[in-house]
Amino acid sequence: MGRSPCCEKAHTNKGAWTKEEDDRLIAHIKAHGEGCWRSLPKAAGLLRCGKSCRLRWINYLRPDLKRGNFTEDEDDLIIKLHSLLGNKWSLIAGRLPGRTDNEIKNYWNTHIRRKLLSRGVDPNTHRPIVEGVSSNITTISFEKTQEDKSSSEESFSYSNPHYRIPDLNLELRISPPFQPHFEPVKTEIGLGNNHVGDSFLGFKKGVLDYRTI
DNA sequence: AAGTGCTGCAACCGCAGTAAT
DNA sequence: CATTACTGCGGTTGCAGCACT
Repeated sequence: MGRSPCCEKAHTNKGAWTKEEDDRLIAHIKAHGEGCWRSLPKAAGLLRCGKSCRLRWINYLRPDLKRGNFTEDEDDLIIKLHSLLGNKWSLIAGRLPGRTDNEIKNYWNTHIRRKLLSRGVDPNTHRPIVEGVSSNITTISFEKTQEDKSSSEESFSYSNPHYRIPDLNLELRISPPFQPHFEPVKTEIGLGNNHVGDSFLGFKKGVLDYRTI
């Protein structure tokens, strides 16, 4: 059983937003606040679907957006966060005030990806690109292999499919939302033996507190 | 000036997660 | 519990603007 479309597509505009549409959307959200995107277009007198309105507001019209070029610091932070989180653009955006996930995603694909490649770094794995190697690696497995079980130490080889990246040693701990006078019970997601620094990217002691993301 | 290719970015699409019924 | 409705996310596309020939 399929889902019904999010809006009546036959009667909605598509493509670039006009100044008038922007003004209507801004005025409506200023008056009524965000939320209930599905009913917003009708209430605001817009011939757009709710998703489109939400996207336009979040990515372009929000007053707290920081437009303009990314700084070197932001570049570095994005690279570090991407190496930690992967393509979790919304999480990365959460660490960069005034930036949106869409903006960061675009920036990554157009600038940073190229920058890393020019430095000889694979933007997907954040590892140095070695001639004739990247095409051989297709899978990273966290499962213990037979070789792992028989020998804990294994010499490095890109062509060895059982090789496990030695420095990929992430620890993620998720704690419950903040509550006053509440003794948190930490849920740990272990990804191996962990020796995480005291403060990596602001995740203190390797604890990923999602309130700060 | 016209044609072509490239780049950057706004917007769309489809899916997953989750709340509501 | 099953179904429906809605929101949010990530991947992808389309197009305007620019550089180059």
